[in-house]
Amino acid sequence: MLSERRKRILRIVVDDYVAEATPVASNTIAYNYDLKVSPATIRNDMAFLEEQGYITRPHHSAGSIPTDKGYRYYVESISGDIELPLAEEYLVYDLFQRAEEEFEQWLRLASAWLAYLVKNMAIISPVRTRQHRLKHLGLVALQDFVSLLVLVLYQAQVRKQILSFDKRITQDELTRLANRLNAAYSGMTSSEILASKTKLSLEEEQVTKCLVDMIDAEDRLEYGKPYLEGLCLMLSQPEFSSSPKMLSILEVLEGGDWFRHVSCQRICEGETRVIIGGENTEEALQGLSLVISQYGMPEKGSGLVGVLGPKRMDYVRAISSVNRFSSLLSKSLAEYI
Amino acid sequence: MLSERRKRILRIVVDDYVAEATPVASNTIAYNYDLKVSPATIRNDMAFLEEQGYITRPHHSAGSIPTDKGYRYYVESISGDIELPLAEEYLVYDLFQRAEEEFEQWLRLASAWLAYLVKNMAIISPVRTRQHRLKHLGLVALQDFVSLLVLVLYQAQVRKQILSFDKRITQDELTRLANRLNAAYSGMTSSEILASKTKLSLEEEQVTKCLVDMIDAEDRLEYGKPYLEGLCLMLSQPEFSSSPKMLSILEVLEGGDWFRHVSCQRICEGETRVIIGGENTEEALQGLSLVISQYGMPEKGSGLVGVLGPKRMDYVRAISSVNRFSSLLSKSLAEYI
DNA sequence: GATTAGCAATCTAAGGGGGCGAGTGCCAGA
DNA sequence: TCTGGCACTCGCCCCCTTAGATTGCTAATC
Repeated sequence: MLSERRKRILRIVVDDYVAEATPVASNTIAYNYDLKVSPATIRNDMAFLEEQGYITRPHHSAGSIPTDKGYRYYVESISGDIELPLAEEYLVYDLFQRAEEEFEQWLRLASAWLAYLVKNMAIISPVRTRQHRLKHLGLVALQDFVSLLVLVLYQAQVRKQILSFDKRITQDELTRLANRLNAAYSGMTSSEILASKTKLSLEEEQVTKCLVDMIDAEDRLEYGKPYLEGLCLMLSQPEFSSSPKMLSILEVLEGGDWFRHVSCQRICEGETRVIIGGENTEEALQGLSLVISQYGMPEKGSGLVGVLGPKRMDYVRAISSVNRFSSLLSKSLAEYI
Repeated sequence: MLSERRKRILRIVVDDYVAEATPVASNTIAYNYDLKVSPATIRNDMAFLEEQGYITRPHHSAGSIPTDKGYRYYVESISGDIELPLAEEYLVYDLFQRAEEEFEQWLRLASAWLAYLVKNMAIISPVRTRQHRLKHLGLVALQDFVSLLVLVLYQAQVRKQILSFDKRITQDELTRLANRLNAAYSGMTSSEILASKTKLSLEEEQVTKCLVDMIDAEDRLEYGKPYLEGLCLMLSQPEFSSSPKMLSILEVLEGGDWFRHVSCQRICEGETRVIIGGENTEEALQGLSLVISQYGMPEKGSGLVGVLGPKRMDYVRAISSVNRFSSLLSKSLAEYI
């Protein structure tokens, strides 16, 4: 258990290091923050914090920087009083007043804003639904044997697939076929469609198989390719100032595997999780911190919203922004459809 | 007009610099290439080439590197004998044998391969059509007043739009409405739809307006967001080894404006254009070279395929790869639908 | 007139040494 | 328990030197 002063010093070290990106010296603390003790005392406390693993130093005669443990302690200790500054609260609120034609377009815009606010990379994944239901299907003749199957799912998601029949089918026949299947399947999940299967014609059979496969594929889908904005903002931070570091981050992000790892973290609704440095399961991200939250509702569909940046990140701002975006995204998702 | 030997030296300078990324010395040329003259003679020729602006030197006592003019001369001079190495020809051919469900997915794959082949960034834009024709439209009730309009255009492109009506409409009514409009508009361009307009009900009017707007928007669309692959491959090149350079390139690419400039270059079918350094209209790209070509056919739809990399790029390989991909993409586009 | 050999001149990159400043660790004293 | 003082450590910067690479020039040669 840390004494109050030591807690305060740890907090100052994190705050100062986040702001200045240079190791924090005992003198700096003594002169800039009103601790009412001399630098020597602060040095003693810092020696203790170092011994306990909360801070470390890049070399012998340098100031302190927080360790992962130090950041973790900091994040836990601030979790009470996290509020977005009022001015930014309005900015975000304004953004969410804008009507966009497509929810997807809207997520892109939101991610750009989030990135701008936190000066790091923003991640917003599109909405994923667990059990898709068929709203409507359409069949369009493309060529003699080839048709296009268009599915409309709940949440206004549209999917298409090309389909070849063994015989020539006219658009009229396709329309009748689609009408029959719509009447039979509308509102069903893929398993319900399978269960309801009665005697079907060869073509009905074929379309049904295809649409069940498509819905299944949607259900199985993990969170989709996320909107990433603010890559340059993040890479402008001094921690990436050497080009090999920059390149290694780019390689990770270009791959896309990292996001699968991130989305494996089961995050509950309403919770905003902070993953600091080495706490990342994905090795390549262990120099970075991630603030991530879920938006939406499990039944209707949900997505991830988060911020990725160096460990030296303004956690208060990041957490408050992610919180805000998460709750507003949930709200608009509910209103949207 | 350059003498044969000077041409040869210029070509050696380009080849060697492309391969080694270090300035080329007269000694290197004399010893590694069988020119049958002494380094001193080569020096004289190089002095001439420098005077004429084909090569330059980073500092007084350094070897030569090609200027934009030198690269340009080189590219013009090789344009006869550009062939993809046989082994890679097979690789590419194999790739194009793979059936993919969606043409878009397929373009992504192709761009990854192209990037891998040229060890630089590959750019492939989705197909753009000038005059879209309506194949089919569907209307799906989402809520009491809100419907989803789904358009299927020729080339199996699917677009959706949310639509609010002033009165409550059932799915049955929507289906009948869609059937009437399909009968009236199928196969038409937006202007033909506008011209054919007869007496319409309020709802028909509203849907027509919306779909004309959507088709118009498609027609007006420039080349869509391109598939970019191989960013890291490009940035691994020594020309981007300093992080500010890397960052400035990233900033350009993240913006997306650069591609609008690129696509303004009116590129004819069958032609592969090489844009070297300062020849780029977009200032931010003036350190880079672009090899770009059009695939598809103007009537049916076309897209761009290209390679972006440092000026010091293997132009033979880049041009031959882009050529190959362009013609194969054209072929598969024609077959696809 | 073209080519060559030789040599001085020029410039970069790398390595070493010294001084400076920042910051700590520790000790004795309050 | 805290503080002032002081020695010690270490990274950083600057300058100098040296080694190496490469050219430019000139005079000689083919």
